[in-house]
Amino acid sequence: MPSLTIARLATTAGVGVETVRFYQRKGLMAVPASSGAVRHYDDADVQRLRFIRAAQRAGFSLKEIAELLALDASDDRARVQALTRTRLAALDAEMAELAAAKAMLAGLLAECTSGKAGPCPIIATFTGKACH
Amino acid sequence: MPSLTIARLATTAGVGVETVRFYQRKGLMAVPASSGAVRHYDDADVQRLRFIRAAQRAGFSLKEIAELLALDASDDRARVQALTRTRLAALDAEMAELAAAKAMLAGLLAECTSGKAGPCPIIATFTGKACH
DNA sequence: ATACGCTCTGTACCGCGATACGGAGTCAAG
DNA sequence: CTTGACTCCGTATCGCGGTACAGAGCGTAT
Repeated sequence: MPSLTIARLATTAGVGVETVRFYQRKGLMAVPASSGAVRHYDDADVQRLRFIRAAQRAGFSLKEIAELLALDASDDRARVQALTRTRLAALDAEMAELAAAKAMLAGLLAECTSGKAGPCPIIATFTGKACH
Repeated sequence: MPSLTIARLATTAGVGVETVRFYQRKGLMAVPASSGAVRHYDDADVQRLRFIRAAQRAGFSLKEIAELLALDASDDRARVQALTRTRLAALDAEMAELAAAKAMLAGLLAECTSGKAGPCPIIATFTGKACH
């Protein structure tokens, strides 16, 4: 049975030691009740950390991840799907915002670099009142 | 000459009074040295607040906005363009991340709702080690 | 002239996700 | 049996973008 110290657990999962403790404090991970003063971790803990990182990459907050982890045990697919749909909607909204920002900046940059006279169009846009 | 109190300035620009003061503390806005105890603001301040909000919508941080505001005076288009290009690159990176997350979640959601047996694919993906 | 509402100043706090640090304990190798 | 690396625990700090609140001052309508 692979028994890891917290440092080995952390590096295996690609996070910092302090981050592991932080997750423990947040209730995302249990603190193993190992005999003796030094705790020992195993593959399940590595998996759990990887779960957290993977879910984070999908945009879930730590709070949502806590719920997903609880759901992992209780097999409530409807709830998981609801969380996922909410996250997808949020992702769509964020992407739309980013796309709008990108389109605006790209246009302004082109305009600004095309060397016309007058005030910088980028600055002018932020300054102007009618910036849609 | 339109002379606004801080509350009218704030509501005109669509922010909170505390936010105006916060921006003043951050150096994004000057504190007007008006005679008497109560400060008075004008259209230039409204414009400045709108500038900040517009630049924020484009994804700039308050720090970057401070530089843009400084550049507004000093007309250094090259620097403005550099900041804009950096921001565009960051936007691209963020969009790519969001797109990846979205694709993953959308796929998993479809798989999960299509009612197969076994463990929930969404949970399984976060749990599994080979999550690309 | 006084009551009410707004302003000013300073400081504290929020949520988020970590990160740092001090002091004490523990464990294994040399 | 000492040294050095690591652990544990608690608390503090960071960066970001605000938000809140207390206590004092000001200014205007009645």
